[in-house]
Amino acid sequence: MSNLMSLQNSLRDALRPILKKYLRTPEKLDDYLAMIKVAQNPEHGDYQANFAMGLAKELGEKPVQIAQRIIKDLSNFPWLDTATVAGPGFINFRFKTEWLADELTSWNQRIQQSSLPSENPKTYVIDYSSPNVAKPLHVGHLRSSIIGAALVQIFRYLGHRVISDNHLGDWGTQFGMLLYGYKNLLRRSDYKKDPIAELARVYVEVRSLGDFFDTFQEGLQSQSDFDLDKVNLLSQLMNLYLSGVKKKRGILPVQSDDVKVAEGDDSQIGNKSQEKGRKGSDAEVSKAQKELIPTATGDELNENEESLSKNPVVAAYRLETVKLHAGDAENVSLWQEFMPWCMQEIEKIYARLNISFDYQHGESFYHAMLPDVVDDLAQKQILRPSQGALIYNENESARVSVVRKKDGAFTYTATDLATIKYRYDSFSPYAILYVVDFRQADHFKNLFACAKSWGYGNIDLQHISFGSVLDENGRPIKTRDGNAVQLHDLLDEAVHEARRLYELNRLDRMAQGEEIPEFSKEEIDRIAHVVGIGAVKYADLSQNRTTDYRFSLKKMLSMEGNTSTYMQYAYVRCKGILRKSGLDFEKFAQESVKIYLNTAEERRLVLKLLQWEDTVVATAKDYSPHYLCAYLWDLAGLYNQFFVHCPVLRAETEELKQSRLKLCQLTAIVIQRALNLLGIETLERM
RNA sequence: GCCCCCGUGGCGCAAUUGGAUAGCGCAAGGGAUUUCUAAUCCCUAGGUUACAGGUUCGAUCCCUGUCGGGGGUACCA
Repeated sequence: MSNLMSLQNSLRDALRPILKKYLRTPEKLDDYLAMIKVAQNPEHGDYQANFAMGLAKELGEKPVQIAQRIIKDLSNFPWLDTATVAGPGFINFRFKTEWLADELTSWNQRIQQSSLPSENPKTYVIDYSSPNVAKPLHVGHLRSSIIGAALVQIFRYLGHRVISDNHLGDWGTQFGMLLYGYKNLLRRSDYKKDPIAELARVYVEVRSLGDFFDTFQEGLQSQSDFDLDKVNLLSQLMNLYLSGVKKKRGILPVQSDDVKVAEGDDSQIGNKSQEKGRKGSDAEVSKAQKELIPTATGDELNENEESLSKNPVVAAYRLETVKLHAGDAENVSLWQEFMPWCMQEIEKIYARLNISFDYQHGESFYHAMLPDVVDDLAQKQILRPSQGALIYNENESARVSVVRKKDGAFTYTATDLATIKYRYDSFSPYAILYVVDFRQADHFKNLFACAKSWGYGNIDLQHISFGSVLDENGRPIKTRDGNAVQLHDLLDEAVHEARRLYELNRLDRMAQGEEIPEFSKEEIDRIAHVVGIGAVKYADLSQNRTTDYRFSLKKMLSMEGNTSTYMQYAYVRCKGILRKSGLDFEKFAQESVKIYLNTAEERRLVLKLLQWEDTVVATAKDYSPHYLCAYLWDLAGLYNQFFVHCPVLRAETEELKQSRLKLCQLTAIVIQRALNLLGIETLERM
């Protein structure tokens, strides 16, 4: 039973007692009631019920007969126009048009409330965005940020308490890489000028160096006649090559500040560069730097011969990470120096995307809690030792998650466990939603199972998984030189393109003798921003989040079809008419107006408007913002049809004009609300 | 090797989780404009839902197998 008033609930409430009467399995009642839904084909009716077939099996009768009996029981419902049986036993419902009109009148108040009444408010922690702060955000972070932010708004609108938390990757290996890079590869003058850019550059270089050795080693291992002679030969060749480079560049010693990257084309080592989102593997590789010989000179590197010979760079930055975690004074102070720079960069993007968080508790926040957490889990034998590490797996054959490494360092699984405990202690949430890339499915499966054994089985832990962001050819998005596309560049591009298209469109309309509103430069900037950013967000949200997503600026800004621009434009049209009517919007919003639904366009529009609450509920239930987008697309399309067929300001009578103005207003309110839930802004004119 | 996800008109995607004749947008072709903002609306064409079986009143959806694509697979996160 829901106290949320909606068309669907009206039907369900009406059918509940009737179904109960026939049902032999009362526990199935809700399943059957769930089979009442919006008609798939409007020609069949407004809503349909598909339960007669299932019921038939249960009762051993013919579905059509059962359906007819149910219809008979419904005959005294005044709001029902027709209920008919079709096909194998579908029941089609059609509401009385006058009743819909009256419903809309009372709905006028409800839709203007800032949130819906919730009969059962719950606490949700939503964990989203969660970038590595050691480097600039790029497209990979977009989906988590946008989907997460939308879910926050949607759950809040439904009356729930939502705690949004950005689980920053601010303590992991990325910082070890940054520290190593800072100590060995930094260009000091550049760092002085622009620390953010220089740290980003250094990060990419360290990554490349590490990958160089991986590739190098793979090459060695693939040689079947791998032997000492070959290694010696390679070493000689390398020295030869290096002395050439040095001569050419007039460099004698190869030292940190002078390390240069030779330009080269390579497509081999850059092929696993999709960011994993949450504290993701920065497997992003810049271009080939095979020519580069590292200057891994730290004495401390000798500690681990094995990993040194495998990959000295990786060994070196791991060591920096270990030192940071162990509280090494220099590294900690450098971490404190880097963090504000990193955060500043990230906050800039959030500001543009209009995304915010209640908390930004990164990995570092939980660091001190890890020993206790892991000890507790070990003591309860939820974790077990294996090969020097402390691991979790559900059973012998299940996948293993390392929680504490053999060198004593904690992994992100340990951090995530501590985070669950912390969130439980602080917020006692009903659910925690992790908006993270699908590739971490295994991790979360293990994490959730482990948390359950640990005693947190009462929290609804959900991995809100989403697919990769790909380019128009279905490949990971990269710049021409093989780097991941940075988010601010991409947003710039979107806004720039929005402006260009606006100008084009404006010239077009002027050529056709249309009257164009004169906008100031600031207003045009605003249009470009709202349209551009909206396009990026909507394109992402309108797609089923579980599938991969092809990022195409051209398509998302085409301004035709199912794009945010289409919705924003429909909104502008609503507002345009209302403005011309001379009515005071706020005052008119409080007025109850008699609604006339004489045309099919008006009726369809109203029916869609009244499905608003059901849509938001369904969206939240499946954590699927694209339901909301589909609704918006329908609504805006129906409004445009209404706009074409039903004159508002020139309606035949004053009453009809008022009625239609009210439809414009309610449509405007719903479009704006829906877009806002998705994190997309609207304009009054464009 | 093992595990997970995906395969739907030329392209990009839906199908509210087992419902009726599989929808929509681009792109293609045709039409509407002395406009309430045409960034719009209407019409046409385009499909054996990768393939082969199975389950049942009914399958894009569930099961088995095959092919193709992506991802994961213990000390990165």
